[in-house]
Amino acid sequence: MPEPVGVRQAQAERTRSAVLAAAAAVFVDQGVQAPVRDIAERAGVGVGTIYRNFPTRADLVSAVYRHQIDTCAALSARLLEESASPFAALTRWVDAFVEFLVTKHGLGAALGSGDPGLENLHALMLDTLVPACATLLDACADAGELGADITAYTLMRAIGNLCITGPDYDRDDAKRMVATLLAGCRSAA
Amino acid sequence: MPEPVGVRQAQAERTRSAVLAAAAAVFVDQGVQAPVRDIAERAGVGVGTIYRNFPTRADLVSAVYRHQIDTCAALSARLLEESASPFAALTRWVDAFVEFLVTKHGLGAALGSGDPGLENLHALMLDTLVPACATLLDACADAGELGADITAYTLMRAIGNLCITGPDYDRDDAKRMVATLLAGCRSAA
Amino acid sequence: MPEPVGVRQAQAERTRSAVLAAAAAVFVDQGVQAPVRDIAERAGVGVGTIYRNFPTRADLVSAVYRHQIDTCAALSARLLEESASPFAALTRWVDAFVEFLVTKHGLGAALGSGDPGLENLHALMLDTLVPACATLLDACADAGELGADITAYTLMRAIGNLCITGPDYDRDDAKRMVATLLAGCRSAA
Amino acid sequence: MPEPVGVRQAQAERTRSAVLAAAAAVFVDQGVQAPVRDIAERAGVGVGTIYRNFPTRADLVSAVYRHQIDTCAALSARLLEESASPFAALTRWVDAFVEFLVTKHGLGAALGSGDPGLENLHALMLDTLVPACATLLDACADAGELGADITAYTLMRAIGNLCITGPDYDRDDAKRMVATLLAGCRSAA
DNA sequence: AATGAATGAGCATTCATTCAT
DNA sequence: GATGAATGAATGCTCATTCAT
Repeated sequence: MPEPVGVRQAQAERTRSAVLAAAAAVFVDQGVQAPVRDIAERAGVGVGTIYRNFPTRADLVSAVYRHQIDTCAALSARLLEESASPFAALTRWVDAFVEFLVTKHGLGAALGSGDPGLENLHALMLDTLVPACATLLDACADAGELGADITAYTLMRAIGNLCITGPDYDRDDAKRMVATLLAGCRSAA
Repeated sequence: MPEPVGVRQAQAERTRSAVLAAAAAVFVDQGVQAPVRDIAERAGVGVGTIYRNFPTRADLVSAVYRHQIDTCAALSARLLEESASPFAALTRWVDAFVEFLVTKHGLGAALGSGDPGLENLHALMLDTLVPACATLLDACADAGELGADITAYTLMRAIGNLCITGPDYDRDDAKRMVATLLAGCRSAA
Repeated sequence: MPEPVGVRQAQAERTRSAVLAAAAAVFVDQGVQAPVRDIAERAGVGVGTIYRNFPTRADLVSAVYRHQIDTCAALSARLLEESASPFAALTRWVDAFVEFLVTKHGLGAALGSGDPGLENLHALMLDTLVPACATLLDACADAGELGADITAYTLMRAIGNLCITGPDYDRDDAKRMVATLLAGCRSAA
Repeated sequence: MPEPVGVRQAQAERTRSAVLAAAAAVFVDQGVQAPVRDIAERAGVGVGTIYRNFPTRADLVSAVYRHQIDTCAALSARLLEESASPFAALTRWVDAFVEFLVTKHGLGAALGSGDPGLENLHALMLDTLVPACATLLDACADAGELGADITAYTLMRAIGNLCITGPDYDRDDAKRMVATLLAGCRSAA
């Protein structure tokens, strides 16, 4: 048995991945408040395993979305280079952010809920997306395309809220309202 | 005994008011999904009394907010007369709507939740506020102050979402974002 | 005011009758375990009135069926005279008893439930119908048409049980089974 | 740890058995509609455990009686071989069925209640006992010992009803009445 | 006598969380 | 590390019963 620990670690990692995949799927179906048991069942593991890997629900939610959040955050730099203007970059970045939110049923609502159990997720967004967004906003402000009175956090929170969809307010409505909000930001310049 | 029935009715009305007051207070603390028991306890009545007066939770939530909703709806006509322009009227009306929402912790979230148990409340908003808002939007469109592609319902839903406040996104933030959204609507003209 | 008390008594009697009529109707629809409020509502009185007139549910159930029970009891003597044989009289009397039971949804089940709250009803049946049935049984025994080992109470209880109908065991089934039981009684002669 | 899973399964099985035993005991005392809490308390488990093992009340009731029902059903074939005549076999089988019923307080009433929550139990009886009884009835009919107009279901329902015992109508009464009913069936031949 | 508002015990059911194996 | 059986607090809701008017 050359590397028994490594084998075990690999197995543990696989378990962790299975849980994340299952959680992501269940979150789409039932929202981030889905029963833990449903996730465990879908992942083919026991509920205890979920609690071991993700002590709180926020840990799980954060982990599920971390990759996408990181990708989204990294996008800002590239868009700033590629786009004709800072505001164009901001617009495209927001599009990506909205696309992320509206495909996660209940995520917007979860972020807006103020649920103390979701602090980690909140912190994650704060630490990665807010700086990315701030960079774009600063660039816009420097270019005179945007008033300076809007913080990245507030804007993202507002966008998150606008992406809380429902039966009579769907993804397209959300996207349109976010676009309108951005237009409002620009007109303040 | 001149009006024995009147006495009883008066007592019942007082009870009903106590329940409404308690519910309003509890809703602020815990949101509209607060346990019925908590409301009953705060009102100093049994749970049965709550169910007698308000068979469903939506009945209670609707009753708690009906007066303010009606007042808000009635405001639109007056503002349209008094204001310098339709858009100014819309702005002031939205201010009042926002003021209503941000003082009701969790109401925005409740409206956005799509909870089937809150259909009545949803319907109440639809029936009274949406027409009021639509009147203002039409006037704005006629005056060329607004693009015609935004429905009253979508706008109100978006405003409702923007008013979901939290620890780092307070009433002032919400008001600012709503104002920005309105600015965006105008710029579409 | 010659007879103010009489007037009041008459009114009280009318109320009592209204409750009885309503209870009878509700019992047919929902069975004898129907909520008190439903009966009160149908009678157009307050629940307190029901409790005043019929302190226990059994009081109400008994009162509702007393008339029919008395009629049924009185029938035995007449049938004994009119019928060709004591057993023929018994058969016809049982038919009447069954007819009474199967039209009262849930009455058979109530009688068989052993519910201590229905003691009064039980006693009423015991005091009026059992003697009537016993008379018939005795006559049959004297005529050699029946074995002597069946008591009136047991027979009636059995008949009552056989009349507990349901989705796949309807009135006709009940009647057939009662007839078969009687045939069994006779064959024991 | 040779069979860690087996240990857990064994423990779970013991819990399940404890619940079944407790339920059987409580059913005797209070009938099959007894509160779940009472069963849980008697079994020394939490209510959740009951729901885990028996999601619906009918599942629990069915499980409690399944073994005896199966045994009873299997009995018919053997009796048919061993008995002198089909009717003798039927008689002995019915004796066994009655013995089963009268020791389960409230089971007869439950079967007769038409309670939609007990459909499973109803179906269990239908699927196992009715065919067993039908076999016996057919044999009797072929032997000319019985009229053909009685279905197995109706007969068993009637027997079930006759076995609803109470303070003044005990097991012996029930047995006697069932015997009488059978005698009536035979006399129809 | 009649009313019916109010009470609250009682029950079913869900689900987050723990912990022995 | 993984399991999942067990727990029980939490909550919605019903309805018999009381009692002030």
